[in-house]
Amino acid sequence: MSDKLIQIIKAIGSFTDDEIDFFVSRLKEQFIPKGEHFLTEGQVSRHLGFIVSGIGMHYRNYEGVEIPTDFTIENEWLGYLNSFTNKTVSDMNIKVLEDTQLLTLSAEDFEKVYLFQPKFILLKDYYTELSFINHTRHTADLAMLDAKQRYYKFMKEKPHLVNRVPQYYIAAYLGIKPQSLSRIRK
Amino acid sequence: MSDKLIQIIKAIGSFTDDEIDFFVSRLKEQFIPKGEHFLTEGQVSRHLGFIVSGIGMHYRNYEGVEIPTDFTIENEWLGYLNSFTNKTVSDMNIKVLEDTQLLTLSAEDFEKVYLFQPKFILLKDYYTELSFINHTRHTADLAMLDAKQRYYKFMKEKPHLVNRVPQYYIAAYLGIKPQSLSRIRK
DNA sequence: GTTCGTTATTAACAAATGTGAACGATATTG
DNA sequence: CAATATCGTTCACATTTGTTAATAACGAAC
Repeated sequence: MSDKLIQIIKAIGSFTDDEIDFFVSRLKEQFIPKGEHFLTEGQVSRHLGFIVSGIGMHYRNYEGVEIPTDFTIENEWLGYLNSFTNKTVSDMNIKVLEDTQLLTLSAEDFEKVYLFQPKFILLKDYYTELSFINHTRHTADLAMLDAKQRYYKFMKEKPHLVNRVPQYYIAAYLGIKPQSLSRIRK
Repeated sequence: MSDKLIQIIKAIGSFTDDEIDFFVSRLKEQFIPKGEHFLTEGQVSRHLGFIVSGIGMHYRNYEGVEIPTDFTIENEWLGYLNSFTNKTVSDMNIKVLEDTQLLTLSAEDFEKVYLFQPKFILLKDYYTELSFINHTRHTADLAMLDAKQRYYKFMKEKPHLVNRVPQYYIAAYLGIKPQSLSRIRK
């Protein structure tokens, strides 16, 4: 179940088998049914989750409207690293769009992992940067492209999401109305 | 010159006077004339700069068009923390919109500061989170609001930028054409 | 102060996107 | 399986935003 995870960790930094065992042994399985939240705004994020199966959505609750900022699938980490790292109250929400199976790591266990081998901070920094870059790219797309171009780019870059994420969430992610997205698709 | 900086550092974490002296003594003065770059994409960011006077702009070069993602003024830090922290090649640019006076800290000196007192990592984490939150808010604005609402919000939240940043950059930041911004202002 | 390049404004028109409402399709529940 | 709610599509029309081009305002350099 954690094979793929191990492979990914090894790709990010050079860790010994012992170090990886130490990390993996701290993971716990968690199941989240479709539609339920992994993190709700106002909470402090105390866990990260590696997605074994399923799909998660980060979103900002904007005057009652859910604006997705990120979609996360199998073999990616689900979580809000800023809140997790700094123990700050989250201003974001994370919920799953399908029944989702996770391998979770608690903040306390990450501390232990980090004390055992400080190099593991690399993982956090790597994902923090990745997330930041993805966000600023998406922001530039919203500022620069029209609705049609945004949707084409979405289809091209995230084809695996087109049929897994409800259209009204894709529309909200792209900053357009569902009706306009329908028109573009036609 | 660094009074305000010291005050800000103290507000973020509890540091002793000795620790703050150690930090501040590593700062160097740097002047950047209007229009020049502090960081260019393709480079690794080796310095952070605390703005004593002037104004900086982070932007993404999008097929030749400059899309601002952030404006930074006096008493704020100028820099791309991801690239600085992880020594990765930057995909962002930073330039100044006015003659700008900085207090800079090199990556090597930050290492020294951090080894002297690991608590200083708090500063990095604090600013990383702040920057991320600002970005996702802006992204949600772009996805959710129309041009007029975006400009009103910009005026309300960043009145100090309205007359310091050229309109065509404000327009690009808000994802609208300069002509449309003129129309809205009228 | 004049000149020149840059930035901001204005207008008419074209194109894109939003709105509201109706209908169909699909999924969920009992 | 039927009933119900949710989601996706379509259309006509309103509104917003982009486009092109001309002009005005501004600022920097001489």
